[in-house]
Amino acid sequence: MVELRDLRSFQAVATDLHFGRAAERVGVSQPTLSRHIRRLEDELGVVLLHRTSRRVGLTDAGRSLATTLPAALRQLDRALAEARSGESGGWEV
Amino acid sequence: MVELRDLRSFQAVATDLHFGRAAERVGVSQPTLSRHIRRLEDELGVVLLHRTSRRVGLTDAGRSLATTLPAALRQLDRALAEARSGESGGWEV
DNA sequence: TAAAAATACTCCATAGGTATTTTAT
DNA sequence: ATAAAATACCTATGGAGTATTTTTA
Repeated sequence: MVELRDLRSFQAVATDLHFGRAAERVGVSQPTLSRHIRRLEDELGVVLLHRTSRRVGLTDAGRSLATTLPAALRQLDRALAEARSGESGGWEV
Repeated sequence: MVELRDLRSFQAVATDLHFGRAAERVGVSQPTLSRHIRRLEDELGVVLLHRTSRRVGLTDAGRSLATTLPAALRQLDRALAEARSGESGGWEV
């Protein structure tokens, strides 16, 4: 199952095009971030990033996701922020 | 950390207003779904659902999330679906 | 040869299930 | 009395880290 953790990691690498720096920014180790990406690719059934030891680049699928993901995550985060700041004692049926 | 699993479970309960049926629909046991909700509430720091053994109802925070979440998840799922169906061999730098 | 991603491995946290208890009508 | 959510408990999975290897420019 695709989880937010993996998507946020992908968004970081898609921006930095560098696993090490992305990992640091996300706050996990490089191998962990590597696994996030691998798992996401497995879940989606597509390769998102082309990587060698010298260059990281987005595939077409990766570029697609990198384009659409930020807005989706922002919308989600807005929804969560709203709920967080909402009242919680009401009795709506 | 808020994860999609918990959000999807919440969406189900917010619709059914019944933990057992929501659990079945999501494909987990009732206690597991119960924990999803509890964890989400802990993460957000608000109560989302008022429950007794006879009635489940949305709190204000819950109603807020139930209102905004579906569109956010749809947008996310669209992004994933697009990526899934995209080419994956390209060399976009 | 050096910088960077992948792999191997280990450990621990936790996700999930089953069985049971509690609760409110 | 009963339907339904919460709790207790246990197990196994897998998520994260460190250390190391592999790779390519």
